Amino acid sequence: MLSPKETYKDIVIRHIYDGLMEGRYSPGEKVLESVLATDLGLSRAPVREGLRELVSIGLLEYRPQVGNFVATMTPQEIVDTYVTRGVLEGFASSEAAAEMSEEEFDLLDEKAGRMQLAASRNRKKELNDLGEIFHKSLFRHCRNLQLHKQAESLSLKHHLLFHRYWANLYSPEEIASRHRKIVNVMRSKNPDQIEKTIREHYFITGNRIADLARQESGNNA
Amino acid sequence: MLSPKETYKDIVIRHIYDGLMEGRYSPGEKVLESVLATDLGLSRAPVREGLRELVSIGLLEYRPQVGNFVATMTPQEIVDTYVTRGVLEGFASSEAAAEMSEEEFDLLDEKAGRMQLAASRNRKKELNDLGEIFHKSLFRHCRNLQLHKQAESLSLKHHLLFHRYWANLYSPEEIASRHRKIVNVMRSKNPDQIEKTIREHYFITGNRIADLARQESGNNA
DNA sequence: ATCCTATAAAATGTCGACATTCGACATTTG
DNA sequence: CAAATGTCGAATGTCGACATTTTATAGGAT
Repeated sequence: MLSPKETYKDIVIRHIYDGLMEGRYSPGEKVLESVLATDLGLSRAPVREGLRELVSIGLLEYRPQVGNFVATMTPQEIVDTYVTRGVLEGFASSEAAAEMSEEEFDLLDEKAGRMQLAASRNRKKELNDLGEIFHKSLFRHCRNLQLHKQAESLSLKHHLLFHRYWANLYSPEEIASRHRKIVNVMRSKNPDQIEKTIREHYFITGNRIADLARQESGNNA
Repeated sequence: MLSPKETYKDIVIRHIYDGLMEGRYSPGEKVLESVLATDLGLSRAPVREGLRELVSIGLLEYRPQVGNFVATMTPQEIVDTYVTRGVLEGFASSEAAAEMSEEEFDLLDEKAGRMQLAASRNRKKELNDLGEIFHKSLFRHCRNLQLHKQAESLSLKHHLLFHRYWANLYSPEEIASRHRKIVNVMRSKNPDQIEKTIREHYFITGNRIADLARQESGNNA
């Protein structure tokens, strides 16, 4: 990730994103332009720019003449985003598999092992980053940059969800087995099977996270 | 399309979009904030807002500290957007088919006929609009709103491409037969076949348009 | 007591001006 | 003559203030 010059807008984006990670912002909460401006020592102009970009990413929702709000995701919407990601990355991976060598598949298996290790040691950030690297490696060789862009937007949202619910999501062993299963089907280079497997992976993950979100909202009510 | 109140930002967006349609903007051309502001009788603030939204849609490209440019699409990128759209809409349609009745399939067939008629009479706008309605009807019953949003962004770009190249794309008869073929596979309610057929449809269309774009750029050089 | 209305406070939308950065042209140097 | 450097103009980035809309509040009527 190269940023030639971090502009004020980027500071705003990072500030909100970190705040979302740390839970300083709650879903549905309103984000005031003026308080952000004073907090960061800026004027409202660059703040607005940053907020608009966060809206386009999908982390905020914007209502004209009213303001910006932290995006709320219903359990169903959570499942939908994972299903959509499965469709996109499943296809991208099926195309990428044809270009990949055995050595690269071995590296993926190794990454799965490192994920298991990170999970067993409760290293959240490391696990989250490894997961992103793993999945990106699956379709890195897909030449369709459109697909990459569309998938990346979803990946960002899921990064936040994973950060919140990872503890009760998968056991370390399950993480390894699930991801090794994906590597195995990639080795087969059978497009239909690859798509099917990756779609299933995201479908299950999405439903589990949706359940965890349901539990949480149930306890709060 | 309901707009509670058309704000200045929307005027900017429509102005650029119409300009793209009419060919008043060429790919790669720079879009000056100040000239837009004076042309439309606004200040630069709402102009910037509109430009940012067009960037997020993908109709403009933005280079920090430099400016906004009309998005350029290489033939390969054109194919990629159509392939991606095929993947998304193919899946969405396969899910929607299960919910659809025979009457709705009949209506789709009728729409295919109207598209043939519009094409034979050289009614470009009508054909373009009918095509959008047809394809949206295919997956209207898919409950995954994520998919709808992602597909819509691509649909907008393709609307522009179609507007430019439709004349040499398909004969009226081919339009009807191609779309009726899609309806037929929808009737079967076989998810895999539906996905395969729709992906193929967009793949072929994307490649034809890419060829037309290649010819054009070849003549210009 | 509840609902409606008018008023006031606050947040977003818009504006014009200044600061900073980029690109092009002219100048200098090897 | 080519390449590097310095300068100047123009466009973007940012700012503070004003206008408009929304939201909250207080008052009065039913």
